[in-house]
Amino acid sequence: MHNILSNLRVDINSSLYLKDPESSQLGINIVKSSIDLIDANGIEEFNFKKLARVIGSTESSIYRYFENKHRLLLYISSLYWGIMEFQMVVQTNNMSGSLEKLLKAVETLFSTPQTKCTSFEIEGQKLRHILNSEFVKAYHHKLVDEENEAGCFSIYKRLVSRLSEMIVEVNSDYSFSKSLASVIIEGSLNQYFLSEHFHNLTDCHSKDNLYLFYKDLLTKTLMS
Amino acid sequence: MHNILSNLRVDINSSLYLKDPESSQLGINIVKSSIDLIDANGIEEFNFKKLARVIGSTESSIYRYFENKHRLLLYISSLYWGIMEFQMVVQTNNMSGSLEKLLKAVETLFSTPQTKCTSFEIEGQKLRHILNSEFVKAYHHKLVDEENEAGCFSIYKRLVSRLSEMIVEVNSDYSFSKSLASVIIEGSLNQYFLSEHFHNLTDCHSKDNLYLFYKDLLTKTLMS
DNA sequence: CAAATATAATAGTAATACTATCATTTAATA
DNA sequence: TATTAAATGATAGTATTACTATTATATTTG
Repeated sequence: MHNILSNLRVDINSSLYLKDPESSQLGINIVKSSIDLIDANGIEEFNFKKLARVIGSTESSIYRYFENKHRLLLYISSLYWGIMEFQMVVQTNNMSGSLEKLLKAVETLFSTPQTKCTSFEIEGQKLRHILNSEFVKAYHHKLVDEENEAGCFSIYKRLVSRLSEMIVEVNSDYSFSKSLASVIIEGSLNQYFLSEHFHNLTDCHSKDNLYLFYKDLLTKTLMS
Repeated sequence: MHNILSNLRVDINSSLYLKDPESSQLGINIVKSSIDLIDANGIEEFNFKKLARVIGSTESSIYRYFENKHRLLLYISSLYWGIMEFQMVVQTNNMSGSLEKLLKAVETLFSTPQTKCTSFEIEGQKLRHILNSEFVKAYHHKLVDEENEAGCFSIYKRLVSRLSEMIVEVNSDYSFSKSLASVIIEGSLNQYFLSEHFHNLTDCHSKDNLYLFYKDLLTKTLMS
């Protein structure tokens, strides 16, 4: 794996866009305002017509950047996971104890994304909120296999792999490192969603509680 | 001879339909064929026009049973969770050891739903496949709060509560029984989905492996 | 300045997700 | 059996969505 510390730019797979939104002010406006709109009203209510109105542009111009709103959601998702991966690597870099390293990695998963390392001025809380509510729709999609093939999920998959490797470092005899990693990353979104909409289906109503839940789970599962 | 299972009526919240589909042959055809179609092509490709064509009826007739395809998906989901709840209760009934009981409950979560005990002739595998791919869309939805209020998720929530209670029975000091229960039930769908579409993000490619993963997780988390 | 490129303005299309109306068939009941 | 009510079918229509196409006008670059 290449060292992402050297370049602060989240490198997003070019299959996700038609024209790189970071290459122009219009592109930046598209991404920035789409995050505002999707955060506010969800992906179902969102469309390019509304977005065009907000940024003072037109549908046809937006379509030159993104094939459709689904691809734009995949782009936003990759941005999120890229930031989380970056934070995770920075935070755990040079840590010696494998368990401490894993727990620190998990802790960063529950923290707000630091969007300063992108070209966009985005509020991290909005980005997280979108992922909590909409990411499952990004991959529970009829084209998931061909999009996966095209690399649309590469950052996400790399993050799961990183976490899985950290689990192996803690306990090389453990047989389910990938499943455990995906459960945790999935939970880093879903438990927030449950807290918001199905309050009684989770005990974790804060970042801190979430961390305690998974810390307990990981420690017992891997160390006993 | 009548099996107790043949008397099962999954009691589905009436807010999910306009006219009870179990009350007529047309209603039964709607549910049965919608499961075939959604299983085959996913909820996005599915609509009432196509369904009407398949069952030899009309859009307007279908709209008399279900407000829209989203509500129909909620109905199908409730059917699934109702069957799973029933199986779980039957399988764990009269078991004495709390851990064994919990593990048996979890094992049934990964088994195929026994649909013979409903009014519909449904293939359980299709039902499971739909839930694996589409259930997240049923609750990551703009109307989730009002639908939740109306009782559209009551069976699902009751199932999570039951599992949570079994966890408490095993270890009353454990602080995260609800979160753990929701993680497991969520995983009972998502790990199957990962196996199908993101093969490398899970270690569990069979029912048996899935059970071993969660058995290990539960035993260590609650017993150490 | 000319040429290339990006964006805007406008129009149009096919499909979707419904709603409305009325005719007809089927079932319930008196 | 006749009458009525309920269920279903046939047909049409609407607003919205998710695009595509075309041409005009800026803006950038060589």
